[in-house]
Amino acid sequence: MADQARRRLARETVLAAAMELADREGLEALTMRSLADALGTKPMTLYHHVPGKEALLDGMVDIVFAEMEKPPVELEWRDAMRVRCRSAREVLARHPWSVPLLESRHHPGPELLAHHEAVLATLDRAGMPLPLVAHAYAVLDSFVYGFAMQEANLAVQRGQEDAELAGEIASAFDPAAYPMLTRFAMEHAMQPGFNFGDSFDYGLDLLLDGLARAAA
Amino acid sequence: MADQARRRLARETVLAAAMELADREGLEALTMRSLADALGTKPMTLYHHVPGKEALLDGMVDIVFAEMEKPPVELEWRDAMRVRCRSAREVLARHPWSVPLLESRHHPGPELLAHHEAVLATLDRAGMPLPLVAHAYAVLDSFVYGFAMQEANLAVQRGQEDAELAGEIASAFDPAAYPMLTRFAMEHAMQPGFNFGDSFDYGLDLLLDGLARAAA
DNA sequence: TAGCAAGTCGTACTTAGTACGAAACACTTC
DNA sequence: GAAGTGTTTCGTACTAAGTACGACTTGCTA
Repeated sequence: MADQARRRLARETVLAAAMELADREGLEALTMRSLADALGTKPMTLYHHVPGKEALLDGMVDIVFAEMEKPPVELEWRDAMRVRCRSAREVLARHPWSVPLLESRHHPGPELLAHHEAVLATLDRAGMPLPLVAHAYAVLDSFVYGFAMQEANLAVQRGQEDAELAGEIASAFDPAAYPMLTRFAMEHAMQPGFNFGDSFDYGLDLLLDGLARAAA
Repeated sequence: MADQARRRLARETVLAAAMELADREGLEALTMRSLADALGTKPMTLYHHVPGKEALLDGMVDIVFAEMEKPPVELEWRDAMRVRCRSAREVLARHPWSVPLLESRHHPGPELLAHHEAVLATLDRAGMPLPLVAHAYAVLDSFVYGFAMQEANLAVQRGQEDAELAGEIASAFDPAAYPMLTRFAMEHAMQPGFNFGDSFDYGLDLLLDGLARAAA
């Protein structure tokens, strides 16, 4: 019992350190050795708190789901879903490394299941028939995950040296060969006011509006 | 010149073999050694056709983009985008390993650029102002990528033994703790007619309809 | 036919995940 | 408190994978 609590705490310490490391230096910098270093211990010690690296990643993904706000029960379904989708996007942006992991983990953790449960319950409470619930869920999650994926990409880009980036793009990129791409970049994407993230709310409302119409 | 052509051919052989291997046995089974084996050669030989594993993956991703149908110029923009989005989804489903890679590659290849160029040109031809073009592109691609990501997940699941899967799910999954999830699975997702993929066209039309309204 | 460029590959180094087992430690039970 | 038992730590070492280095082979060109 006491050692249960101690072990749980240690496991959480390990997971927290792993997330911190991945946030700060990227997923490829997260190795059992670097994680041990970050915790001031040796690699093999970690294996007493986590069965292996795969389980470590599973645990990290479950924490990501835990950080996402569930749709608040007191709100009307559209507002509730807007809250949860925005929160999901924000969490995934905070942990960009997690986006590709969401796809490759085959061991759903309790937080992931609880999250799905809450979302399905919200759609059900809205009075949607099950087939529409399925569509709504698939469509909204696809959008959220896909958007997060693109944002994670941009985040990496922005992390590079600007000069390096410009050079790389210019070299890979013959303006004459890609006129529309060039025009789009020059006249819109590289203008001061542009923010890729603005498209999130736009798309989310598009989907919620469409679903609301279908639900009625 | 001749050797140029020969080298290009060899590079393409390597890439083709790599894609075949990844399709058949998954991305984690694709190592420089296994790829060399598949080609009947030795690991270090590959480095004369590809600068390294990163470049190999970059090349594979670019081939994935090459396989996607571009929006046909002769069609009205909605139909054109429907064709390209369906094709993209189909290609990504055929190469599930590529989905997480799309995010992590920072060296856009010519096929990727050409694809983006074609899509932007289609939206531009539809008369959309640039800000709407940006929204349309971001929103549609998020949906397509996110959907592909979820399908890739399902594909892996389906690859496992059914018994194993059922056992895993049942153990991770207390029906009483997740009533709505259980009901959803029993009454809908596990029914004979259910097909996750059906939500793709549903969501795609939702987005295209919304964008059409905005463009008018 | 001599010579050079292109391609092949044996060897070996590095980094990463992790099995094994001994030592250190903590906590119970007598 | 001493003995015993389970937990945690960690040194060592094995394996897999990416890849640098340099020798060898091959086939074309002058």
